Parts: sequence; C-alpha cells; structure tokens
Amino acid sequence: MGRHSCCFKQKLRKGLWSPEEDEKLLNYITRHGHGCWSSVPKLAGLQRCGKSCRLRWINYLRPDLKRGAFSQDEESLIIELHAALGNRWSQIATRLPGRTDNEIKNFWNSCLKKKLRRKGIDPTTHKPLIISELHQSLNVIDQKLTSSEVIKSTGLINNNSHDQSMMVVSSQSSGPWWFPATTNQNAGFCFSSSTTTPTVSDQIVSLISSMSTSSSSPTPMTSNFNPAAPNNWELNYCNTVPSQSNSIYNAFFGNNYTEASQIIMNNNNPVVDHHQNMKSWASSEIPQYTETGLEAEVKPDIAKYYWRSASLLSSPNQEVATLLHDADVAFDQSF
DNA sequence: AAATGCGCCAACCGCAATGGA
DNA sequence: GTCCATTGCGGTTGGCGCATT
Repeated sequence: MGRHSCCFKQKLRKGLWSPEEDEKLLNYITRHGHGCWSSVPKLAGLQRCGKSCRLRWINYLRPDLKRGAFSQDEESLIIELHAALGNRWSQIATRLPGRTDNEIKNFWNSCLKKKLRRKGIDPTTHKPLIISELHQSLNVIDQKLTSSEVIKSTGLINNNSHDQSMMVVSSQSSGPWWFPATTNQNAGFCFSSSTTTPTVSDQIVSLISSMSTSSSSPTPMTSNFNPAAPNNWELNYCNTVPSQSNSIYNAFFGNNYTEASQIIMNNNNPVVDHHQNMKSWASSEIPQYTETGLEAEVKPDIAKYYWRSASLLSSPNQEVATLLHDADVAFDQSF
C-alpha cells in the first residue's frame, strides 16, 4: 500500500487505523459533520489526509453500517444486480442498505465469482461458461482474419494465381477470399460471394444453425485437397448449406472426430447419424482424410464450436469437455 | 516449530467527474 | 474557457491470519 502524494508531502500516517484515530474521527464527525473532507483531519486532530478520513468513515465508522456476513438474500441480490449493472459497485451498494461498495466488491471478488464458476456460470457475462468460451474462441478467429496475417482478395480466384505454395480451393467461387499473409500456410477461405466481409462467427453460427435443423445426408464437397503437401488443409465456405456442412465436418476430422463421434453414439445423441453419414462418405470419397487428419489452424476451434453446439442440444458431456480442452491446447500452440 | 502458501479485506492509487473561482 | 481543489469510483495491493507442508 503506497502513500498518497499528499500524505507523503505532509508526512501523514498511512495504513491501518488505530482505535484512538477512529475515536477522534467518530467524535468529530458526530459533533460537526464531515463538511469539507480536506479540513477534517486538521480539525479532528488526525495525521491523515482527508481522503483517508473519508474512506474510513464511509467504510467503517458510519453508524448505519450493517456488520457481519452477507445473507442469502443479499447474495442473490448482488448477483442479480451485477448481471444488470456490471462492476458498478456504488450503484449496487445503493440497493443494499448498510453495505458499502468496497465491501460488496471484496465479497464479489473473493467469494461470489468462485461460487458462480463452480456452478458453470461466467461471472463476467452471467452466461454459461461454455458459451462465453465459445465466443472468446470465435473472437480469436475473427481477429486473426481481420489482422495483417491474412490477405483479402477480390473476385474470382484461380488455382496457383497467388502463391505457388498455396493449394487454392474451388476456382468456381467468387470472392472475397482470404489467404494467410505468410507463405508457410497452405490455405484459402471463401466466406460468401457477397462483397461484404462477414465475420467468421456469423458464418459458423449460421452453419451450425442450418446443420442442426437439417435431416438430409450431407453431399460430398468438391475438393482439391492434396495429401502430398505438408500441413495442407482447406476450409471451403461456399454458399450452399451442404457443402458448408461438409467443410465443418472436414474441419472436424482428425484426432478428435472419431473419438467425439463415438461418444455421441454412446449417448444416443441424434447428431450421431449425421456424423456417421459424413464419416462414411469421407472414408469412401477421400480416404486420406481419415488417415492424415487435417491440421488446420482453425480446426480445433471450429470443431469445438460445432461440438459444443451439438452438446448443448443434449446434456453436457465431460469426456467431450476433455476433448475440447485438448483441441484448445492444439489451437493455442498453432499461434 | 518453522516455513510456506493462500484467501480475505482494509486501504491505497489513479483517474474521472464535479464545481467554484 | 481554464485552472484547480475536492469528491467519488473502481482496480489493485500489502499485510494479516489461518491452513498446510
């Protein structure tokens, strides 16, 4: 705890208040009121700055303060108010008579945050942790794709027209396309044929939405996937839902797909049929997918998003959470 | 018994807002 | 409009006490 500059200049006391100091301050304010805080210490005979006196009065000496532990009702109210107001402690305190903003803030930071996390609730957003983490992950992708690490092209893209190291995706789709700015990646993105730039989040949310309501089997996508190229991968986001779905499945392939789909099957999740169809298709059409896996930079996150969305439709699954954690690690390491 | 780690919380810091000269 | 003192707020921290090693 440092010393206020004003305290330093005047060699004023700092730190914990002694009972004698408390008594002086209490006596003075009881008789005269606090008035101008900067003059209180002098008039009360204290070697403190006005700011320190004010804080001591508000947080400790005020006669209307409620002492002791927070009740269950107070706890619930704080959570409710924090959800509505955020870290506006002074505003929250006005709704809890006898409690100070500092007291509520400390209670929140030392106790309530942990309680909420244990219940699976994000204490910042007050939403289920699983959703908050998803949004964070998607923000990472969004940021990456809008940073200097990617290059946006316009119009029609032809194979190898940009960089020889790139295995460019379907040449029939028009832009905008996105490519890594550096040549050590072998990838291309096409989000839509519109000229605007949708966020990845929007795209994936849209895909997930269409997938969860679709009962038809996925249609094989056109691919120029090249297993001979190291770390070759592609994510071809086109306009038609089936091929978009396939892209998600492709992204999902690799170390996590098989295991995750097995878990889905064991839990009688209806999504399993979709997975199984896709798996069968991929094995027959592009056998190397199941062997090599696609080490896509964004694969773990897309897989994570897709899988979490699916798991929210049924019950949360601990095993899958572990898988997703692994995917998280892989994703982080790719940066 | 001593050392270490950890959680809690009183109090501090820096900044923004406010108001008066 | 500008300056300056004061007040209010939220984030941060240092010290205390308890638990664990």
